[in-house]
Amino acid sequence: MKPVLKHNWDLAETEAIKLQQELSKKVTKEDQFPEIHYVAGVDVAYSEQSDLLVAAIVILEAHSLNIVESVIVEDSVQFPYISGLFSFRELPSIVKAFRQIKTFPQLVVCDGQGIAHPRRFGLASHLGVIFDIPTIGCGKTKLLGDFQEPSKERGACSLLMDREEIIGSVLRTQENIKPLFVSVGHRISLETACNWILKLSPRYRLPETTRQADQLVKKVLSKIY
DNA sequence: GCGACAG
DNA sequence: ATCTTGTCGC
Repeated sequence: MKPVLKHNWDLAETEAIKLQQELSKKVTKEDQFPEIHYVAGVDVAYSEQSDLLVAAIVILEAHSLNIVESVIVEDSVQFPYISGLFSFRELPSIVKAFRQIKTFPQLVVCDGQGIAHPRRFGLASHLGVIFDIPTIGCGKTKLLGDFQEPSKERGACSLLMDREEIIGSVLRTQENIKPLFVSVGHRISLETACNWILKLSPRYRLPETTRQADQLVKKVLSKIY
């Protein structure tokens, strides 16, 4: 699986911002996908010891949530962590990992925001646009916006607002646990995104897909480094 | 000036 | 990402 849209990753900060502004015009915020048979969860970890990024992708069969495929790749760091330019650091390693994937997912759940971003182009939207695939953005913490705390029961949610604009949802995936910041990545509506996250997170704080990827990354890091 | 700032 | 417990203050 490879990107349908390729661009230079070796950019200065101002160029990266300009590219985000251009590519954000391509983001679709409505449901636009075929029947979903497979869902991918992606996560990236950084190893200080080796100064490498480790990207993990887990493919789940959508109705059983069984893992059907997974892959881990290492990649060198090419871009610093800058708030708002997160995708320029992590996405190249994810693209590399997707080259190994044999099972085509119809939906990708990302550990990073979608349009809940200053230029409406977080990592999930960036991934969605360059692969032209539906994506959901998930954040453990907020990047941007105002919200009221959702009530404590699982499934409760409130809207994440930037001024008058709805940019995401603050979703309680488990009772008594901090809510998850869910936003549209690409080719999906906010409502559908939240429904998928609830379907994928019956037991975990994070979507099961990204949690699985997280565990894979940690397993590899503890064994190799 | 001060705080906030995905990982 | 990680550190990390209490009780201050527009």
